[in-house]
Amino acid sequence: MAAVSGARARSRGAPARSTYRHGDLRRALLEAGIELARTGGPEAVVLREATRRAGVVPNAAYRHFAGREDLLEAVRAAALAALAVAMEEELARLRQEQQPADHARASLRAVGAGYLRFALAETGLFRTAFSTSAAVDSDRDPAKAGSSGLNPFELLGAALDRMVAAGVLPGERRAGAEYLAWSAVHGLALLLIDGPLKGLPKKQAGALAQRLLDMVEKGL
Amino acid sequence: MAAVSGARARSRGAPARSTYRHGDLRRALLEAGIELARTGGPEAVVLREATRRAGVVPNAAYRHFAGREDLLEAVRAAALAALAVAMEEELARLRQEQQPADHARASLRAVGAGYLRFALAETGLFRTAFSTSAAVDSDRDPAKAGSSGLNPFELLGAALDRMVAAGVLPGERRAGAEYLAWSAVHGLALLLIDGPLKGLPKKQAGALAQRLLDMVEKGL
DNA sequence: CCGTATATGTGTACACCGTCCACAAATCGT
DNA sequence: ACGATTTGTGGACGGTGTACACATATACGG
Repeated sequence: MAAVSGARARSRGAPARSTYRHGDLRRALLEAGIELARTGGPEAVVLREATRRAGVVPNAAYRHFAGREDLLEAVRAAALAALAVAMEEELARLRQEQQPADHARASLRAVGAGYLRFALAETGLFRTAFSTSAAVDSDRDPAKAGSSGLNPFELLGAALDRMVAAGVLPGERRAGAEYLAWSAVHGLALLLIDGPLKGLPKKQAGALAQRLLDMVEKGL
Repeated sequence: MAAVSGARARSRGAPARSTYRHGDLRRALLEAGIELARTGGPEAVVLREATRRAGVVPNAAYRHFAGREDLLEAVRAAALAALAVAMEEELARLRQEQQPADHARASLRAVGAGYLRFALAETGLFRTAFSTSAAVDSDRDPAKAGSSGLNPFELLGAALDRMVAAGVLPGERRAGAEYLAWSAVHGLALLLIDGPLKGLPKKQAGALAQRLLDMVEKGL
């Protein structure tokens, strides 16, 4: 009999559940997974540890997720949503009073800046968001979206649309432009977080980011 | 006693070594690791499997590598070297007879094209090369270089130098330019191999790559 | 040429992981 | 009220990385 086990099996978290049922295990597992991803990236989200933190036996997870990969997929969606929120915050900071053309250009920069800020501030989640990835474009799952209902890819697309509308980007260059912009920003993010630019002082990283956004704006 | 075990323990490879000593175990493990990385990426290079393929007991690996991570690091170096070779091949294909300015621009495109070609053709090795990565720039380890003795980062730098010398790139924009170009190309590579652009037909991928290189050339 | 030091491979063992199966307990629907 | 269904438990299996003690082949000094 595991009479006392319920009181002992938890290293941390999970306030000594008294009921046999957990109540909201799926959410608890997901949140534990997010926390693991936040501090250790995708490889740190390990099923047994998540159940431990939820105060539950490993197999209980299988009632809510098909397996580790399925849990990780849910964590990925949450990470994507958090990224979208970071981008929205940057967009919200924009002043409205400027010319449409300037505003459109500023939107694109804000999207890129939010992306990079998130990558540097929440490295574990960022790496998780793109760890294997099913298609992020053409995926209308609201679990991957921010408060505007748009996922990161769609936020970028909207900024580019604004640039076309404002006449800053020729319409014939619009198609596929998100992939060019995304490539540049995503690549820089990776170089900064665990590539050769890892640990670059924040000031220099910011300057490099501005130059990169210049390049995108000019070269698009 | 494990008298017969030597004849049975191998699933494949390793031609039934008769000598107690292996002879060149370090190389055998490294090559097994490279093969694993080639077909399955970094997470597929598992120590026990490498020893199995070398026809040796798991612990034998510890005489040559500090542990799994150390083996993986060696595989990473080999992957980087293979990438450098792919870039060199693309450079060698360049015709010499053109104007210095055109040649310099073509060099940069060749470097980018080689990078992307390798990423698509040897996805597992490419992902391994950048799986965690110690600094690739300022790392003169010849194990990471191609036949010219330059590692991928240095090959890119050389192309940019040629552009400055040919007057195609203003000198004041030279500093840090490798990071901008690298970001764009690296980002596109990732989008193509396991991002939202995964499985894009080769023709379209090539077209997108050309547009990206245009952007870099124009925006640098 | 022999005997010992050193390098290299073996055996056994441990803790951890993901996952499968059978079972127990709580809740739900009728 | 009571059976069906959901949810959590217990125990097991095969896989992993790695530590420790041991065996064996080669290298080297006399």
